[in-house]
Amino acid sequence: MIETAELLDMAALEKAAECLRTIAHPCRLRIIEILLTEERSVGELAEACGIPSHMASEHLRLLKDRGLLRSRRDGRKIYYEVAEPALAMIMNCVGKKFICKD
Amino acid sequence: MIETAELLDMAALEKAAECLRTIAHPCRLRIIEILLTEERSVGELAEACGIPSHMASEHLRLLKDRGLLRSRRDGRKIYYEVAEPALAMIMNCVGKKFICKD
DNA sequence: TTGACATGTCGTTACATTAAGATGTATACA
DNA sequence: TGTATACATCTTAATGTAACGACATGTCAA
Repeated sequence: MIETAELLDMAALEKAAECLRTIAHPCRLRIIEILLTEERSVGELAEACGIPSHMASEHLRLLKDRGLLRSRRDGRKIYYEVAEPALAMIMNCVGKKFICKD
Repeated sequence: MIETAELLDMAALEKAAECLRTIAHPCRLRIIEILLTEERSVGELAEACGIPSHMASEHLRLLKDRGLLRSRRDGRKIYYEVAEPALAMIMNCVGKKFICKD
């Protein structure tokens, strides 16, 4: 018999799962990796991912909607940066191949 | 201009994204949380998640196929345990609400 | 104001994931 | 044997997600 009272409640796990799903895309991981260094415009991120900018825009919207990124406009360009420090920890796991070393 | 040579290559990000997607489900997160303490049978895990055992079996298969868990049979029961130590780091992020604090 | 540029949104299509019930397989024990 | 238990697999339907082209919005600069 497992004592579920001592575990994270399902509502919290639901939210965590949603965030993990949000970052679980190769382009979004690359975007996060880049933004952990410094802020970048949509066009720069799109080029680094090899995708059209309107698709980068879509990925950025998803990340921003979850509070993981924030943006600011400067003239015609919009710059995104990391809003959630925990992303550094996650990317640390990814980068060090702690997850899915082959 | 972003120097992509210094970034994780897209193939690695692809694999990382796949693993993150695999754990990004509330039931699977709970299963991992439990198994990080000690091995458990399918039935115990199903009950702790509040799902029928054939669904737990499916979640466990996904996690096992990615090398995140392994199993052993003991009589009629099959016990699962964590095979990927990095899961502890990920669950640490989740548990401390580093991700998705509300 | 007009045109070019940077980004965002919409609608469609294809594909993946999830849940659930039914059925199949392996083991223990009477 | 046969029956119950414990898991696993298959099928189907519902839902979610990704990629894409077309179009819309907002900004600058001539």
